[in-house]
Amino acid sequence: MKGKATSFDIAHYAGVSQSTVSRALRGSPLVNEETRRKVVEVARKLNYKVDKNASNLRAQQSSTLAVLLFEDPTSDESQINPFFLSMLGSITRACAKEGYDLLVSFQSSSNDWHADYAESHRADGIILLGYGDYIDYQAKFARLLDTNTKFVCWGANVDGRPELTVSCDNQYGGRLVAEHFIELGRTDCAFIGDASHHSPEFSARFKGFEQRLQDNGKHVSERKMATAISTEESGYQATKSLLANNITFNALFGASDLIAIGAIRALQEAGLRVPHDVSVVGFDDLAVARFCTPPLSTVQQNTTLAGQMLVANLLSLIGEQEVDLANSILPPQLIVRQSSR
Amino acid sequence: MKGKATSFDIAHYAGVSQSTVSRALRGSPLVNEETRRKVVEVARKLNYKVDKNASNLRAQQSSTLAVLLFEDPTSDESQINPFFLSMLGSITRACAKEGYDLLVSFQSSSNDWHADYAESHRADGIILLGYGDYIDYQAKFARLLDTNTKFVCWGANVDGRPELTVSCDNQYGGRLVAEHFIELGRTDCAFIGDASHHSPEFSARFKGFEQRLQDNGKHVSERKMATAISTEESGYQATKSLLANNITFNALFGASDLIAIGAIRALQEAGLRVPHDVSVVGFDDLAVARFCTPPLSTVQQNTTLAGQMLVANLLSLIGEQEVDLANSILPPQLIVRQSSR
DNA sequence: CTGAAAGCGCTTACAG
DNA sequence: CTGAAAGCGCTTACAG
Repeated sequence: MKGKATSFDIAHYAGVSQSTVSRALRGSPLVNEETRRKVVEVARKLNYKVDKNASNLRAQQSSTLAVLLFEDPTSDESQINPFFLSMLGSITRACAKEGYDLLVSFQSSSNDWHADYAESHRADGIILLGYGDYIDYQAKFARLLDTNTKFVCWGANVDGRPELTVSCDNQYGGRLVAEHFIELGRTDCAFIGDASHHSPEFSARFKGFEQRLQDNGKHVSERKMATAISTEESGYQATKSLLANNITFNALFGASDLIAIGAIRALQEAGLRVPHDVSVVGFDDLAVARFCTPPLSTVQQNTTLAGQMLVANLLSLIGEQEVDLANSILPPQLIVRQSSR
Repeated sequence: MKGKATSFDIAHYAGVSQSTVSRALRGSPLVNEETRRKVVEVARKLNYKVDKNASNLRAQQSSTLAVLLFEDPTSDESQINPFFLSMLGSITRACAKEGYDLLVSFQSSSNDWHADYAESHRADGIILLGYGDYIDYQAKFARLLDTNTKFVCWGANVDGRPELTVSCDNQYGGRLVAEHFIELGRTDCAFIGDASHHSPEFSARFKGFEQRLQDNGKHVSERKMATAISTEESGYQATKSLLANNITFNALFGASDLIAIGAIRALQEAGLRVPHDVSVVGFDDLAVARFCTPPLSTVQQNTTLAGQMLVANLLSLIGEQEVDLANSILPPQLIVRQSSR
């Protein structure tokens, strides 16, 4: 036999028809147990593997999901936010468990937008990940909905379609941070992030934070807020600009760990001690958080669970089944380390 | 039109044959420029996308690569070594640039070994990544070679097939660390890692380290070596065991950054100051290295270049072309931070 | 339970 | 430069 074995080769050697080979290998209940055993053995001997291109073409499905990782266009190319890498890990695992393959793609600019993973039948559905600009997202969502592509999205809401989103309860996470600062007696707070509608996750975190402070008769002065994207450098610069304007505060909430880490660097360079002069809390609980100086207090998002929910919900969507909405908003958890007290 | 448009639909509306549509869309030089324009326009209007399953089946190739990430079975499931995540990022980018899709899979146990990505025509070639056990690897290599699967491997050599490997010059990296310690006057060295043939990368690092010390009339006493896999916890435990036996040293080389970070924790817990009492150097230059306490000196591997070379070499293999051997061993670079002096 | 046959949507000789 | 036709390797009605 030259080249790879086909189902016809197996049929030949097993003394059955090609249709029976196909049924036997796919576990059809129609096939006699004896026959199946024979087929499976021949297949193993000839090292036969079903050609996925052929079966996918015929069955009109791909048993493949695609994950698109949007990178903030303003962040530098080389460093992907570890948070999403961690999500990627758990998504990969969840896919494997469900028998799906996973295509991965980074979307750095808007022009190489790969909605066509689905349209070209390479994937049955798409998972969207990233701290992108929310406004940009809406156009992409429209395109996906338009082509009837199955997709789920991390973090950002699709108008009127809650079943398409899995997210952390960002607002509750923000409340936890405020509560922590209140307990510490540190209510002169700064916020570094982007509380605008461009970043729905960051602004939800801010909203919860601000609300909890207001419950306590406090609030974040607009002067003590600085915009940053989710990078160490951006957090550093934003904090520096605050300090350069002689803005003072005794607590700082970074909308992500990378931002908080950059903020700590800016504070320390300015001669301020963390947590003695300023308590700092981040958001994400990256692996680095434990190893910072000082170790960073933060709000942990459960990426394992998040990945599992994204995959589970996407498969529900593909299978036209009910999505588990109740578990699609994941509760975050405050982790107190040495950067706040 | 119901469902997705096919090339026949495009042919119909463009007033040409289906073969011409296929040629036009694939950029065949055979087709008239005028005709092509017409076809392309109709295709765009109908939102037509070539069905990858069909074209792959027919053309007998998939324009897809697969990356298999082997995890050390002894490491805990949730945390993937950030070094490989970073490699994954650069591989993804390199694939996209070459017009290939990327399938990703984590191989945690030996039984879900996905060599069949290639056999089932889902991928044209495979990239192997991970700090696995070298002995285990050999069996996998044999299987891949046996089925004539195209693959490249990071780090581990395939006997007599240098074209299948891309790696960092680990031995040279080890030399750099020894040289650094010698310059600091710290030659009472400990090594934490696995210098056995189970971990060819770690043992190459050790070999270069030891050689350079010997050039200087020194060496690493076997008592001052402790075995560890590439996790923080393992580095911590290994270092603790050394200290528990009252082994002393004034410099420590961790075979990876995670190991070195764990070692620092063990040293600090034992009341030793880094770098005052012990200089510590790691290997990899993870993103965390900069944020450690103290910031970790390390040997940087260029993951961007590594990913590019892996993809480039694999494509050469697939295209039956000469592999660029000269650039397949990447020079590492010593990064001195505060953990050594 | 099994087989013969159609067909998924393309690419690519072959003939003009 | 273009078209008619074969065929990639499967899955799945259809008939028995």
